[in-house]
Amino acid sequence: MSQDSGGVQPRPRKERTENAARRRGQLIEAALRSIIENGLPGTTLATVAREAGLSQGVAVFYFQTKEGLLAAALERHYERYEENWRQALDAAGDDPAERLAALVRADFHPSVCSREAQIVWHAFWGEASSRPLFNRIADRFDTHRSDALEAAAAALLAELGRDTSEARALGAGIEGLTDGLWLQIYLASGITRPAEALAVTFRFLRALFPERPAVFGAPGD
Amino acid sequence: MSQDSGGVQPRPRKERTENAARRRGQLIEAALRSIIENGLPGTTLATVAREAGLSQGVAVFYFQTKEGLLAAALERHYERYEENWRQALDAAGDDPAERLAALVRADFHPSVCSREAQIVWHAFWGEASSRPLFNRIADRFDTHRSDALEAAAAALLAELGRDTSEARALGAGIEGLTDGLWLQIYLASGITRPAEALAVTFRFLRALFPERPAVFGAPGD
DNA sequence: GTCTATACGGTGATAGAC
DNA sequence: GTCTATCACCGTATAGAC
Repeated sequence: MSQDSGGVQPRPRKERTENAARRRGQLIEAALRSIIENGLPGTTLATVAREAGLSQGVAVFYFQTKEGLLAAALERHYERYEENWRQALDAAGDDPAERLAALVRADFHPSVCSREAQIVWHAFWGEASSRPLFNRIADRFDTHRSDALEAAAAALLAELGRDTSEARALGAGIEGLTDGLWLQIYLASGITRPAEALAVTFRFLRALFPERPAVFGAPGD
Repeated sequence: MSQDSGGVQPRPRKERTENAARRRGQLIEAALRSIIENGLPGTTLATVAREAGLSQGVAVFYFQTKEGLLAAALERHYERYEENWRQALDAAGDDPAERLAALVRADFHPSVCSREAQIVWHAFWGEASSRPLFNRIADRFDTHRSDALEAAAAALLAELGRDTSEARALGAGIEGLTDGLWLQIYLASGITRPAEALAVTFRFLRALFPERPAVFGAPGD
């Protein structure tokens, strides 16, 4: 109310921030593509700018440092991942076993499990030890997902009248299993197809929860 | 017989190659230490030379390229790993379940599972997609271990009178599980202690092989 | 064999025109 | 906001003395 004077501004604030968001997104996507093509150490401000069809200058204008740009790219990758499993969880209904199965199935969805996506995961993880910023980002998102997995496992154990104190260990194990199969897909050693990896994971889940074999039945048959 | 002329050479051939092997080893260890301290992209010929107490020139003299030196370091890391699980397998005797347990236990032995060792694993894996040489080395050694794991699983299944065609899937799953727990230890998210990771893995093995609960009993109790 | 000195290209980040 | 031009630095690999 105090600023109702003057006419329409030629460049309202909203439009500026929208442009900024657009450019940031453009650069982040370019960074992800560059990582897939050139690896993380092979990704430079030059490769990102070329991939984005922009100059090197705009990259530093919007992200100040290369590390900031890469961190934003990692966050974007994790956000996609999280959106994927959250949607799967929402669609799964209330049955704990179905929720657990949905979380596992989501991990082998092409959008997060493709070879391209795997390259990005492992590139960032590989540098996490020498770049604390990457490690913090990974840790934050990994916690969300671990909590969801543990909650689903705990609900299932409770439903079955079993010891719920096992939930954390089982959740960690299931997450380990899917991550390890991701590694095999990434390195193209052992299991190489997502569908096969999902079948193996379900085989383990049937052993862990023999009371509910149908929910973790062999998929795709 | 054609070269029996002349006296004793001041520098016999064997001594030269021994010196070469010594220097190579010295540089390889220095490279591994540098990777642990500075990460793989942060490892340069300068950091390796400093760590080895040698000049930068000798590194290229013995390995020609930086990539060659790093590849040798990766091979060394895998050789240690392989030696570790082969010894465990030899000591395990003939019982298939014991052999399987020994392979798993070996994976969480400090020498291959320490945080330092994990940094090396994930640093190389992270670059495997952009460096085919690294990928080939990893693939070669991973195959040895997969085969051993699958063989142990197959023997156990046969002993129990179960379907041996499952051996490959179970082997891949067990390997995935241990690798995924390695990742958690490395990222310090979820399971962080090797002993805990081993307990989780054994919990899964008890579910998969309920006929032999004692062999995969909770360790360290 | 081992060293120092150096060539040469590419890196992240800055400066300043438009 | 976006660009080009440029800086200072550091990377690998080579050359050549010892």
